[in-house]
Amino acid sequence: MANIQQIAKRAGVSVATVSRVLNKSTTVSPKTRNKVEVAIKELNYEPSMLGRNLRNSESRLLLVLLPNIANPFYTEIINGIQDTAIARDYNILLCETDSKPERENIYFNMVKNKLADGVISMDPTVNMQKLNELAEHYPVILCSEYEENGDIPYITVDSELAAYQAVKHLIKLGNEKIALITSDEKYLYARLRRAGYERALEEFNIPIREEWIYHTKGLEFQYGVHAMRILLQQEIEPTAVFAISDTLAIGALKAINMEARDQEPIAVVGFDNISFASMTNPTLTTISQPMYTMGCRATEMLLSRIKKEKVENIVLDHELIIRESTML
Amino acid sequence: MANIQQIAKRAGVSVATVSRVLNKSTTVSPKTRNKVEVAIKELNYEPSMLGRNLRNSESRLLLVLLPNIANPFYTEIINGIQDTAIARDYNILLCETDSKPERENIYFNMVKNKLADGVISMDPTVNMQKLNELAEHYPVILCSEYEENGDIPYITVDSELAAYQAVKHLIKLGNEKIALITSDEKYLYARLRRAGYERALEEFNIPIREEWIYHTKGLEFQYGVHAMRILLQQEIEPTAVFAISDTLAIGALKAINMEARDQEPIAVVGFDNISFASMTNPTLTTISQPMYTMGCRATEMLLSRIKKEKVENIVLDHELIIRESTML
DNA sequence: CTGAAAGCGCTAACAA
DNA sequence: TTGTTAGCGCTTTCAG
Repeated sequence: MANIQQIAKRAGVSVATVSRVLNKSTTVSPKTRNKVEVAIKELNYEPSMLGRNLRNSESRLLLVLLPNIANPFYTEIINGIQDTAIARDYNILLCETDSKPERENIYFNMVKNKLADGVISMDPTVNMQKLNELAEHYPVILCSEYEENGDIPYITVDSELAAYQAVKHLIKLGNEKIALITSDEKYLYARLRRAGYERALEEFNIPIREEWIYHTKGLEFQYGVHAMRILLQQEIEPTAVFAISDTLAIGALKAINMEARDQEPIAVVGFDNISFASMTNPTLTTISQPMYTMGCRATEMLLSRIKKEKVENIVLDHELIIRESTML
Repeated sequence: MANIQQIAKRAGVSVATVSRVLNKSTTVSPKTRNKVEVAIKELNYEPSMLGRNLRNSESRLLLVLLPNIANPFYTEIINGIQDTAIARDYNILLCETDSKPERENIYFNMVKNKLADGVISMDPTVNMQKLNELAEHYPVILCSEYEENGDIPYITVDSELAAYQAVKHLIKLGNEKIALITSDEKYLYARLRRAGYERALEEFNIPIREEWIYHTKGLEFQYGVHAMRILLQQEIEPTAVFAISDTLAIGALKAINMEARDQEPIAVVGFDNISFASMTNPTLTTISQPMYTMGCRATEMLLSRIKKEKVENIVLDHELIIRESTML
């Protein structure tokens, strides 16, 4: 493992010149450049990022915070982040918190310890107070989940509007008994989607019934199954369900299938348009978020922040994707 | 952003002593230690990993190579890797190649450039020649996909045996017309699973029919849908299908559902036991791999290699999970 | 266009 | 138990 000194020696130049060649500086004569390049080849030299990073006091690593990598919602966003980062010579450190505060501390320390140059948080369960403190000194962007009137720049979609449209779609189909499967309302996205649900019902003068609103403990499939089972046991059975995440909606679909009911089918709408959503039976009507784009833009925002530039919050467009689960 | 010098000055000690406190060396008197800790608190000091890493010539980052983060098969393995790495004060760099060789080069360079201390490759599409070259100088472990008689240590399951058992299960159920949905046979796992399929058929004197063996271009759902459509168009329709991945099997299930057939149901077996496999309709019979454990052990192997220790290859146990798709 | 030299922040060998 | 000091590998200023 050669270092820059050895290359300099071999090429008969100074380390400064080798560094200039490495960094594609134009102020090197072709002849010298060639000598250096030959030496690099001969010794199989690979410059150490460790030295470079220390010198430049940057790591060129971006920390991406998410609760759980298993939720397919995140995968497309991550693709966007990754592609954008790589194109700019950065790399990403994917950090799952599993909603555990200890984990969060480890990751925040990585930023403070200069192991990462900035953070994109997609974690609704993050401790916002700590994140705000971190954001006072280090570049931070919120992606998808954000804080209203907070100081951290964010990129998101209009959850309230999307939920409103989803529920309105169910109403237009003739449903009046519409249940909501949502998660803990300590999360902003859950509150907003519930608000959209309620706005649609109110607009059509449909009363809101608490027994049709179920709060899950998580977003995994099985919570959706459980929620739907409970809803199917209500005195008056809903004829349609809006779930605030595709994973929950798919679980609900499963629960409905398992009942082997001979009544009218129950219409289901999800949220996110994960890839499974077109593999279920019936296929799932859902809200599509531009996840890849969201990842790209979030990364651009973060890189701007790292360069101390100002950034504006972004609200991206969504779309209602109508499939079989509301067509039966 | 204070550095170690400033702490030393403030505490009235040398930088060496501060370093000793940071690294929990025992040879520091309680009184001195206290002075240092106070200074650290007062100045809000966070040690820089950049300096430490250069000095120790390590990055404490592990590179995890995979083709595509969207395949849920990888998520549990990644959880295992991540948990084990964090417990040992390492972190992981998740690298998606998207089966693009350029990407691969970028990632391999990260190792050569000391940005990562080692590699766990789960990427069947990786250029094995290049990976072998890398492994001559840097710690590398293969996880899941491996190379027979290669020099790189690996951890995997017995794909041939698992496939054999899966197909035998279909035969025992009375199926003789069993199709295979597999991927490109340039991948070892595909060749092994096909071998297991053929061994089971041969054992029961069932002829192997090439028209019932379909090779997909990828592992995404839609390839499974497409494959099954083709298989359903064969002159003689198979009564059962073994797919070498759950994602393909789920696609096959979808294609079968879409046909709205009134014939006998077609039995389906997948491979991996991804979480979605119990959400499909019918739920999917599949081979369960101990994915989390695989990730943990792979990481332990890699950390051993980084410490220049010898490691043994590992073959983990699998299990056939019987669900509705073979019970109808 | 090139070289000498300082220094990024840290650890560890050696000395006291 | 603590301090002095060299040096990890690189970039960049300044001088030539």
